[in-house]
Amino acid sequence: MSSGGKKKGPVFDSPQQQAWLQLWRTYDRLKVLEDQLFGSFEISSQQYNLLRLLEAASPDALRTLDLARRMISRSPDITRMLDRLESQGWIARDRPKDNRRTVLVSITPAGLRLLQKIAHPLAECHRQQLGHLGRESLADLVRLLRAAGAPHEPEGSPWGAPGIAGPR
Amino acid sequence: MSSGGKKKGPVFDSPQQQAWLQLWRTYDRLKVLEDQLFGSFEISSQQYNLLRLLEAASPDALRTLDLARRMISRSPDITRMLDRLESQGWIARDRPKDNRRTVLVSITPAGLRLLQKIAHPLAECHRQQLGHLGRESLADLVRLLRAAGAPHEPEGSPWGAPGIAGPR
DNA sequence: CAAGGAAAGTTGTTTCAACAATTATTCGTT
DNA sequence: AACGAATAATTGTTGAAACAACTTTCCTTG
Repeated sequence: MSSGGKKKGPVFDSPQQQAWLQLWRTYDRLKVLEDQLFGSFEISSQQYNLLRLLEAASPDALRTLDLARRMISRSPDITRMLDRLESQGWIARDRPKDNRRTVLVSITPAGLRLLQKIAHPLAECHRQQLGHLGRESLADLVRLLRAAGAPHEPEGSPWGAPGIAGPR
Repeated sequence: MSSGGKKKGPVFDSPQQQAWLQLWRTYDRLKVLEDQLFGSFEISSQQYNLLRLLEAASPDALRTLDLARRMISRSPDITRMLDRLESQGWIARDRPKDNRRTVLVSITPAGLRLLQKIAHPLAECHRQQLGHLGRESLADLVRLLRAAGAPHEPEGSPWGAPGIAGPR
């Protein structure tokens, strides 16, 4: 018999498992907040991520698969995701005549306005998510997360550990 | 013009946003590995989590919504998830005569055997996910993640910061 | 310049997640 | 014991994720 505590939390198989489950859990809790926010704009966090990438590239366009590669979360269903965004008017697609294989995606003025509308509420959401952590803790967290994911990032990914992919 | 570095990574709006996006990214990278593993057993990580909870409770059964509450990731579709697990024979449901409102869920012997089959490959997967981090880094990571999620955990959650919910 | 092969997207299909609305059962109060 | 409120679970519906198979276009190379 143990010492008599009534509420026993989860018991972990290994420190690695514990870290992974805590990561999963924390991700899920914070995601709830984002989902609520984006839901009020009839958009998903994935879609927002995509629009931000297009905004950063704007006024240039990005090819579909380049876009998919840059997304935070992998997106094998990129085509239909673009379908939805296009039908809502946030993005435009263009199949250039000189290379009919690729599709160039760009954000529309309406899409840019949408991002502006979201900007402030989203900043507030981020404060609600993690505003209770000090700058130092946030930096530590980022550093540890980068170290955790680094071996699983492709060669020059900006998400990998610094020093591996930095400009030399 | 900037100082001439060619590859500019993502630019963040705030440290909170950076931490959140890094968390999201790291979660996604690590999840890929788990998904592969569980996929080879024709199960999802959510389903595995559920089976582990039932294993821990075994030989007792858990009520459906209690089960849903204990899951790492919220699961509003618990009913159909149980449908699937039941049709595969991993769990059993019982509607007791003395309280026909609740449904008691328990893991079957076949379910327990499945967990045994998964145990070793999964431990290997966890090593692949995070085995490159030392014990200290793992502990730091867990501590920071707990702190990050703590305000968003319900009262006595075992995932919240220690000291808030610990046995007194 | 023609054939094979690689690259870029699309489509088909199945499964899963989210949210709301609904049913079924129990509990509390009179 | 009957009514309304609360609780527990299911169902309906829509939208999105995962994976594979398939088309179209371009590139290479003999």
